[in-house]
Amino acid sequence: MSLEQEIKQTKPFKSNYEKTLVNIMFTNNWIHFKQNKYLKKFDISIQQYNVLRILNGQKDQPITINEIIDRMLDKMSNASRLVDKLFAKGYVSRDQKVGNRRACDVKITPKGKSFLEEVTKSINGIEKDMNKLNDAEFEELNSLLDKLRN
Amino acid sequence: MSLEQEIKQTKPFKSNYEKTLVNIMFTNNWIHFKQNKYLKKFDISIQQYNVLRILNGQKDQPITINEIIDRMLDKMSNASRLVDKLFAKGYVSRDQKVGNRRACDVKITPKGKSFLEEVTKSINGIEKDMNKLNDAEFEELNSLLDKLRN
DNA sequence: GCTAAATAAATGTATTTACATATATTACAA
DNA sequence: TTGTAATATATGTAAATACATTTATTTAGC
Repeated sequence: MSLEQEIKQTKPFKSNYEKTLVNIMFTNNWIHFKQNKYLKKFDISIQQYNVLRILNGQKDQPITINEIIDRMLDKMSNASRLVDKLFAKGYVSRDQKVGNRRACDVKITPKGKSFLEEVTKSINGIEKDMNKLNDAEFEELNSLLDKLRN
Repeated sequence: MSLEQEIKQTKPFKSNYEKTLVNIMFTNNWIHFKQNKYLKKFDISIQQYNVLRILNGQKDQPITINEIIDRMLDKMSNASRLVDKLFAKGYVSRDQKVGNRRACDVKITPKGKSFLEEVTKSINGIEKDMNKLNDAEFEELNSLLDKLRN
């Protein structure tokens, strides 16, 4: 189904540029909705899941709150409180950084690691909803998005 | 700058598919941030702006709350309360629908129309941040996104 | 050393989101 | 008709978001 049909738009978009804006927002919501469906049963939000993935990507090296913000997709949300939530669940550790008492070292715990593995296994289910493009097309889509943002 | 650099990701993505997911979310946040910058000075949220655009697209035909939801990019948010906000600002009218007392007719007001014109004029400023693709590339991007969601 | 500026994180808060539930009205079936 | 289901919207709410502000610590200039 075309985007126009999907949002029941009667008149066509003024330009391909304008359609792209709406298309990206709509597709993002489409992904968000699907991801959320999988994450809900693990009682974790998408933001929390993403922070956990960032920490997991650091292997055994701790990173600070500011470094987490740098790596987050959505810079605006509150990394400090997201870490709080993950800490309360036992998925991350948080210690004062040696040499800089303002900063803190955040690290994924073994419990967090195995939790993340489980969640990731489940969330890969959306992959079957997204096998409509082949690898070359995914690559092309990526390079167009990269170019768009420059 | 590549997406990997942008989010300071050290290890490469496992697949182009996985990168696409992150890329769409990141690009959406990038757009959201830019739009928000323009909308803030008009004291209106992106969701409210989008509802106003939907109503404007209906010309002089009123539509119901459910029809607005159908046309919204983000189906989950509360159309009823968004209309409330716009009504309080005098940008829309809301009357009981004749023939169905459950439903209501929502329509953009002249005040809403001229407000929307002003906002749209301003928000088109982001276009200059997004002229990195030519028309054919926007079209290609659109068809890839459409195909992705199928 | 002392003070001002800069930095890192935490906290406050108004608004928005993501639902679940309630209320009102209409449609349908026995 | 008389209850039952369906529909349209409104309301309640816990949590998350989008900031602004505060606190604590470090750095730099004098």
